[in-house]
Order: sequence, then structure tokens, then C-alpha cells
Amino acid sequence: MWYYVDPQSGVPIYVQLKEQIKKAVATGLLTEGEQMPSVRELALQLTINPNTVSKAYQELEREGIIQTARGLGSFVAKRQKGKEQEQKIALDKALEKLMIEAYQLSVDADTLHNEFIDKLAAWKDRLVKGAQNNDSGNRT
Amino acid sequence: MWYYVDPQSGVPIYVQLKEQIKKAVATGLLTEGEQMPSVRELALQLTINPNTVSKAYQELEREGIIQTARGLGSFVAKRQKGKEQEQKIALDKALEKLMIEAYQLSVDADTLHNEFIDKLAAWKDRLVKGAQNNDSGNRT
Amino acid sequence: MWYYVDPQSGVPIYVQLKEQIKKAVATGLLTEGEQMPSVRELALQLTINPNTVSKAYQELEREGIIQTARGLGSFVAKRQKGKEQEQKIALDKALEKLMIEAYQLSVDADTLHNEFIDKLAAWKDRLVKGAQNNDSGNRT
Amino acid sequence: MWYYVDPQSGVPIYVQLKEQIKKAVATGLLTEGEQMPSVRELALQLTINPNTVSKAYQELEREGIIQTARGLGSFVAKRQKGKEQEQKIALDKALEKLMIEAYQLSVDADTLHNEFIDKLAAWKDRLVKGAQNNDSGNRT
DNA sequence: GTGGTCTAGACCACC
DNA sequence: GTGGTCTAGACCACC
Repeated sequence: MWYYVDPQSGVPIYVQLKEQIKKAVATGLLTEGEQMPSVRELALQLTINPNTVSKAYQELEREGIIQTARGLGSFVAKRQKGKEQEQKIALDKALEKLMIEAYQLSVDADTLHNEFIDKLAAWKDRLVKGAQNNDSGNRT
Repeated sequence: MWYYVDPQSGVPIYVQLKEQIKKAVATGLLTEGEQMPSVRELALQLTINPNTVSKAYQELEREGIIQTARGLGSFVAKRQKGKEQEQKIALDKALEKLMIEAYQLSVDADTLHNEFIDKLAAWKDRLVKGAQNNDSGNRT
Repeated sequence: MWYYVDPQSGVPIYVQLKEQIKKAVATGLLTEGEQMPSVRELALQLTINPNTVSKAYQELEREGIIQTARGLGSFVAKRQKGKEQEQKIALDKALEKLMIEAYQLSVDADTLHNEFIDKLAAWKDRLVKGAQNNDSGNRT
Repeated sequence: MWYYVDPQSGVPIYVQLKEQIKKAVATGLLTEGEQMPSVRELALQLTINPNTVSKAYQELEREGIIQTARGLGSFVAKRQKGKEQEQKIALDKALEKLMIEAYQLSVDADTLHNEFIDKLAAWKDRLVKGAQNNDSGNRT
């Protein structure tokens, strides 16, 4: 697959890996129930140590992104649904983080808005649409 | 001051503290050059371990939010400017994180958009406005 | 059946499921020899990944709570008896865990005692009573 | 110090270590703010690998038992206080776990009660007493 | 000095 | 085959 990792970047390798896998799940490159490459396989491919992959996988499991079964392998977990209110609170927190980040970056409100719109357009298909649920399959 | 931490929440206390200080800086409750409470003082007030405060301050310093002068104390740092391109890259990354988070939360695109607009409105005054950057040139 | 899981809670789903099944067995909602729902069935019902159910079942089997017969399904196992001494050691360990937990929660001794009495009253019928062990001899 | 570890026991070493440290904190052998032995030191003493100690310490930090500061060391954290209601819920859960465990062990209600009383007596001094708070120091 | 990450590779349990 | 734990030891950032 298309994971890559930069040991020089300063960001720990297992963190880089986690972020890429999360993104892959969120963008649909990895789908619910799909089997992840084995720890060894991915380690070989990225020429990193199996322990490093293992650490990434373990944290992803703790975060509910993947599910691991001994002797079987790791699988992309079903997406969490949570109660609507908790969802709103978490979203609010995420947006606040974005605003704080934008402030720190001295990004002005217009730039932020424009970039948000662009990014959202690119993600629109992946984010669940209002009336549709994600198991019906058709997304007319 | 008005910091509060919930030791039971699962989120490490120093992370909670960092987030609140960052927010305080971003919302103007703490202003450039303002002196932070001493590690000891804040620890006493929150009845947490001084090491916890120290860890928060250390990370905030590494992130450029505050600056520490030996024997004088810690102060809110001048906001970073960075090159425009780095700014864009960092913003893009922050937006991507938001999208991934929204996906994990099963938030649909419309909800995300609406909540973003609301949040942005609340923050508009703090984020530098298009035509009036705070010290550099305007780039309308 | 009436299992429920909260994917947002931070506690791994398979752990939540295990705890509920253990409780169901201990409270008599599931009885010795009773057939468990199949992995698939339970996964569908809870809209979680079959691997998640599988992991819960695997651990329950290792703990001796259920037994799995290939091609037949899983069944609630007969309760273990163990030697009296092992029983005492295990009980002592469980009580120690409770004390440590109570300490971490800053619960005082009186509160712990009262709550224990209340809880025990609610469980008294399920726990084998002194004079009437369920199949072995009585040791009044 | 008096930690010990049995590599043959089947229980992972880092779990054994975590349990002992938790107990040490709960019984007052380790007190708030006290510095933990360094990762290397403890590894040498127990003749286990520093990584194993490190794993234990990292999990303890996640659980709020200790606090780690890079370059300084690890310290016993201030005890969590949490809101009273959450405290009650957590206690209720812990008691329920005990009951389930007792059931699985075929322990009868009387035995459980007696053993609880004994254990509680041994712990009474450590568990915060009703009217006293834990920072006044005197414990008449 | 401190902890954090990583490699290389062993051995284990479970399938 | 799968992941989990552990060793031995390197190198890093931070103090």
C-alpha cells in the first residue's frame, strides 16, 4: 500500500503511521471490516520495526479505529456513532481547536473561511450526508 | 484566575491546562507580554502537582505560546508569524484533522458547515481580519 | 437480548460486552448450559464488528465463563469450583483491588462499608448462602 | 525498594509492576509528589528491561497515578478528587465487579462479608475518614 | 542526569 | 499464520 514514513521528521514514526491510517479510514481507502496489513508485513514494507507498527496499531485500537484479534489480525472497526449530544460537544471542541490554531497561525477570518470551504468540498462525499445513513450503500 | 481542571476526566491534567491557556491567549484573556502565574502559585490554586504545571508550561514554551525567563517568570509570547507558505500548510493540516475528526464523529457535511459558520462568527474579532493585519502589510 | 454498547465511552466495546455477559451470568439472566447468541447474530444486533464479539467470546472462554463447541455455538459454562484455598486467594485479590480503587476515588471507609452492605443485600440471593452450597457439601 | 516481579507468572511484567505501584501509592508507601525511581534504576534493580518499566510508567501516567516530566523524572501524582456523583458511580461499578467475581468464585455471602470486614479494617487508616480531609495532616 | 523512541530479534499464546 | 511481550542496546530531546 501507500503508507510512507519519514524517520527524520521529528514526528515519531508511530504517530505518522497512526495519522495516515486514520486518514485512510476517513477517506474510505480503508473500509469497515477490511483487514489491515499484518504488523510484520507493514513493518517490512516500510522498513521499520514491527514494534513500531505494533505501537501504532495498539493506540488505534484504544481509539476505536481498528479492532485486533489475536491470531487473526487487525481490522478496521465499525465507525462509532455516539449520542447526538456527545457528538455535538466533540465537534464544538474540534472547531474550537481549529480557531485557536488559526489564531496562533495569524490566519485571518476570510482565509480560514475560504480554505474551509475548499477542504469541505473535497471531503463532502465522505462525510455522511444529512438524510442518508451509511449502510444503505447508494449515495445518489 | 479561572483555570479549572478535572482530574477524573481521563485527559491528562497538563493537557487540560495547556488547552485552557492556549484558549485564553487566543481569546485575549491573556495578552502579549503578560506575566503568567508562577508554577507554584498555579499549582497551589488548582491543588495539583507543581510538576504538572511545569510540564504544561514547558510544552507551551516549546510551542512558542509562552516564554520563560529564568528568575523572572513566564510571559505570553508574541504571536508567531511564519512564512505565508508554512502558514498555509499548517492551516491545511489543521483543516484535515478537523475533517477526519468529523468523519469519526459521523458528522455530516451540512452540520459541519453550519457549526463552522457559527463558531467563526464568535471568533471573527479575534482572528485578524483580511484588510487589517496586525503589524505586517495588507494582502487584500 | 438486551445488551448495549457505547462506542463513544472510551472503554473498548469488547470489554463492555464481556462485562455485561459476566453480569448476566452472575445475576442469572443467563443460566448454565444456555446457548449464547452466535457471534454474527450479536454483531448484527449491536451493529458492531463480528470480530469485536468474537474477541469478547474468546476472552470469556479463556476465563471459563462460556464454552465454545465448534459448529454448535457457545454456551454458558458450569461455574468453576476451584480449591477452597485458591478461592480465598482470588477473593483476597479482588478485595484488595476494591480497596485500591476506593483509595484512588478518595472514598472514605464508612462510605465504602455502607455501599458494600447495600450492594451485598442486592446480591445476597445470587451468592451461594453459607448453609446451602449449590452442589458440594455445606460448611457451616 | 521492594518491588518484585515474576517473569514466569503469565501476567505481563509491566502489569505486575503497575499493580504493585498502585498498591504502594494506595497504602502510603509512596506519597504524593514523591519521586519514583528512574526507569533505568528500577530496570536494573528488577533486572528487567528499561522498556518494560517505561511501559508500566506510561500507563500509570495515562491513569493519572504518576506524573512524568522529561528530563526530571516521574512523580506520584496528586490524588484525583472528581465530583461526588462520579465517585459514587465508579464505586458502584467497582462493587458490582466484586460481586460478579465473588459469584464466579462460588463465594457465599457470609464469607464475602467477613473477608470484606477484615480487609477493610486493614485499610481503614488509608481510606479517607468521613470528616477529615487529606491535607490537614493530623489524623487523631 | 531524565524519559521517549526505535531497532533487531526472541519467544509466547492463539488460530 | 496472527499479535503481545520482552530483551539489549542505541540515539534523541530536555535538564
